[in-house]
Amino acid sequence: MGLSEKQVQILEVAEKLFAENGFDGTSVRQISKEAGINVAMISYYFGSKKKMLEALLNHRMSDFKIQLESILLKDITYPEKVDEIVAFVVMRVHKNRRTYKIINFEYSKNSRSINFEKYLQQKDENYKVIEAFVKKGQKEGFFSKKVNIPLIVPTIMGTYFHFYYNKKFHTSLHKLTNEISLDKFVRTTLTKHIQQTIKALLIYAN
Amino acid sequence: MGLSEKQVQILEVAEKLFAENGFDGTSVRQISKEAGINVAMISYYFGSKKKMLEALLNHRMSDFKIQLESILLKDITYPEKVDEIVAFVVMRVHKNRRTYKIINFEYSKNSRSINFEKYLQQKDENYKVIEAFVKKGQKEGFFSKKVNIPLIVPTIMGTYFHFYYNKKFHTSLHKLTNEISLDKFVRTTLTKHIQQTIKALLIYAN
DNA sequence: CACAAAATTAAACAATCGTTTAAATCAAAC
DNA sequence: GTTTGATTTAAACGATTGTTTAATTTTGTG
Repeated sequence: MGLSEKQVQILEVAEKLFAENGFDGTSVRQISKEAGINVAMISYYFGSKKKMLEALLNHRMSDFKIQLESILLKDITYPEKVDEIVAFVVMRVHKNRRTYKIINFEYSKNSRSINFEKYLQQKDENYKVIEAFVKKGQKEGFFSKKVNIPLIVPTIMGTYFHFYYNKKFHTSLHKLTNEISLDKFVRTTLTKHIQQTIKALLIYAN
Repeated sequence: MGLSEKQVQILEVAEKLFAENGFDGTSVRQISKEAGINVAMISYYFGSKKKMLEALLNHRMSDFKIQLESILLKDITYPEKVDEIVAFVVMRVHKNRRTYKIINFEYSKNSRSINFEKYLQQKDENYKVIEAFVKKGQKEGFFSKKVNIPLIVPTIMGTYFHFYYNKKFHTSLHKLTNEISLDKFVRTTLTKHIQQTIKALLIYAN
């Protein structure tokens, strides 16, 4: 699974184009042109277009070690832990938004036989950490017991992505001009909104 | 903009295939085959593949009259109104999930020149109704003033879609087998989760 | 039935798709 | 300098893409 520098550089171009135009909307010739290589190099390096996508997914998912657990070990209050977890998840999906966008679309298909094992494994690990955290908080009386735990992460990530997919709409609503102010908006306003939401849900759900 | 029965039937096939395989992942020959018509009929009826998508979007968005306002006029408490609004929005996006999926992917592109006017107009109308409702509730002291109003709808719709896009993951987690139990899950469990979330946020946000 | 308009068809169009081939270039080892 | 293997190239492959053409069938009207 070791990727050469050149392969990583090609994958970054592919990631950008796949996220922008979709997997089917991107041709291998586009990728090769933008990456400054010959078309045949894609088959040479990855085998096929499909296998190139799988290489990208595995490459991006492999960085995702569970830093969550280190947050949970900190000596801070439960609301503070929620804040840190939300901020961590939001920044992580924001950083890898392009790959997640590709996953969202390809994984929701029935047909295509792309290998999503790494993605699902990571999803499973993350869920289990969150579940343990919430149940502990419930047992200690800090969190409401009426919360649907498996739907907490979808609310965090879903809010981010629905904002991201309608970015053009929201940038005009919030008067965000360039990419930098969008980054800042995510880091501050959007993160804060999700933190408020999840804290209110966990503590006051009825 | 009046569509014949045959045109509507073709659009329904196209909607299903576009949502399943993407716009670029679906060929006009697939659509024509599944709809039992000749390929040339698509150009004949709609002009082009792209214009067919636009016809679909306009067709689906035109049903979306603002039933929200009738909810707001009811003589019920604020939390009850939130419940009804959430249930209404969730059922609406669930019913039109295929079209929304296509929109999410196509609208988030920079390149393609598809007309999203009807979608954006509807989005704008809905936002203004929600905004007025929340501000009224804030003025009357029922809702927290620390809520980011433009991000409420993304939380509602985002939670639904992140669940929907990872449907395969969640159906195994919740042990949902067929399409019917998924429908039921959306109508009951998922709706309830989002209602809890939005109520907690609006009332207790800090 | 006759006529005109609408609907439908098979076939062809050029363009593009992902992939393969075989030759050419490069780099490293001896 | 020669050899060996990896890298890179241009060209070609057949298949499929969206769209158009021109002929045919169907439909409705007088």
